[in-house]
Amino acid sequence: MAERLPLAPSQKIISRRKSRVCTREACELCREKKAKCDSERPCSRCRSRGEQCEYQARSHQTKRDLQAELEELKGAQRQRDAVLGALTVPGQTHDVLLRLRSGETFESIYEKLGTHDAASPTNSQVSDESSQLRHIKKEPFWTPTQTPLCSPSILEYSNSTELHGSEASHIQGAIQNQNSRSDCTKEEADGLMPSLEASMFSHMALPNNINEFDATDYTLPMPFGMFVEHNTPLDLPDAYCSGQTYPTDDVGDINWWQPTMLSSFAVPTSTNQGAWPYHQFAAPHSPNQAQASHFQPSPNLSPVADDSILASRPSSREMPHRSMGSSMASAVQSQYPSPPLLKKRKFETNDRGSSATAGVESDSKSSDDASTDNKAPIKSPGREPPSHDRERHRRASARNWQKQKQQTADLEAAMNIAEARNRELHREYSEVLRQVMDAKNALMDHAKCNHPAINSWLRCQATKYVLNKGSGVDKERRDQTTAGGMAAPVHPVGRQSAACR
DNA sequence: CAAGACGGAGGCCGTTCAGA
DNA sequence: TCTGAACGGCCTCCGTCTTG
Repeated sequence: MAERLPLAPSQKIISRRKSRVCTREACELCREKKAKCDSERPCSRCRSRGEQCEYQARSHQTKRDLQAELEELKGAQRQRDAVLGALTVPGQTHDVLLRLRSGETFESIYEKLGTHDAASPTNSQVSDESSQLRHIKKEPFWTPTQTPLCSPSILEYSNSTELHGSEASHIQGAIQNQNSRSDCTKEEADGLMPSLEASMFSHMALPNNINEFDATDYTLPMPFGMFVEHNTPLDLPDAYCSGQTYPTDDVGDINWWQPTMLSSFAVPTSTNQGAWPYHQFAAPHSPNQAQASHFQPSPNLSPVADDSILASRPSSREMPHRSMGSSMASAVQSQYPSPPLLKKRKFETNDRGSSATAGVESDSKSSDDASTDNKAPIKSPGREPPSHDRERHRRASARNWQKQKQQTADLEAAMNIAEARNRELHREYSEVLRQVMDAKNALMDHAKCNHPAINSWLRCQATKYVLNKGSGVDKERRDQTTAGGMAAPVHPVGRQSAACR
């Protein structure tokens, strides 16, 4: 390597470069002067100059060390950003300012901010304090909405619409009986409507975000099937029927008014979660206290599973890639550990690469090297014998193997956590659905009260039902065309919501 | 010309991957 | 679990340039 082709003048320099014998450690002065040091104490150079020869212990900074330091700095930066961000929050500005003026550290202020935020049920699940503010979602998981009653035009359409089939008999009868007699006063009905609207319609928006994963397309051919979201899959929850799945296309004489027959979703198993979006498991925000009390995930169901795992993991010195991934990826993405990126190995060799392997290959190449004058053995005096190299390499490989095992275990733990969270969400969904059914049933019971709001609602529901029936026919047609290679998705809910507004 | 400055070649070592 | 190979980062220090 020392002998090179004499090409350009600048390269002649390189051609005269002879191989050298590196010492294990150079003294501070030689290092500073980039001079050769014989590692003696004092070294020959310092001795000849009469200078103080000192050797300072080098803190060998490995990639891990640097990455850990980087993460530490990023964490500190996040804390500062969070504190500065709190200055814009009306309720916190004064407090944060006072703390800053009093000389309190950013870390201390950040911790207090985190404690304050942790009062909410969402944040209390965040185990890693350093990631708390990072994972807080400002938007609520869902917002209560109110479905307006039908417009007059729709009511007219509803009146002119003839309801067919046994499914419609009940609702049709309810509408026809509206004028027969009144079981309650208008005041009672007035008192009923707002509460019903609040309880039943406020939950209507929830299921749409949940039922995306399950391809099971069970419809609900119940007398009041129109009251349940179209294509709602039916799995009875554990709390009701031990998680058993009930097909809904053959319901027999099920009493649909029994709350025990309400629907839930199947929990995706580890084998069918191909499109299972981990990132959807963000910190849930309970819209009200009732829901917050209903949703009680176990402490280990942290929505920031990755961070909690990281917290229980060895330090970043042992797990450099995990720490890096958790912070460098986006906050959402990093909630669950991703598999380590596989580095594509380059097989083209270059000078740098071949020289880098010289240490490993020096044993076999030493004879060749020795055959040329200045290409003497490149071994430094401190070079360990090959057997020691093997031992060191064995240890490194064992560490690597342990790390891989740890990563596998972490992934499995994250999967378990996410699955448990999924079950919680579906239980919650079932409960919400049950409440909606109860509310609608209560409204139906007041069909005879002749209250204008209830009447409007009933007509609106009847219209929806007719449209759903039509969309059911559309679906059959769609299925047929899809089988023939055509796909024309038309969402029935979109139709009815556009019509009944 | 001696001494200092410093660019950059090359050695050393930990890490990672693939295969045994 | 071990071993060979590849790779990248840190370090040493050779050799040239600059300065006084």
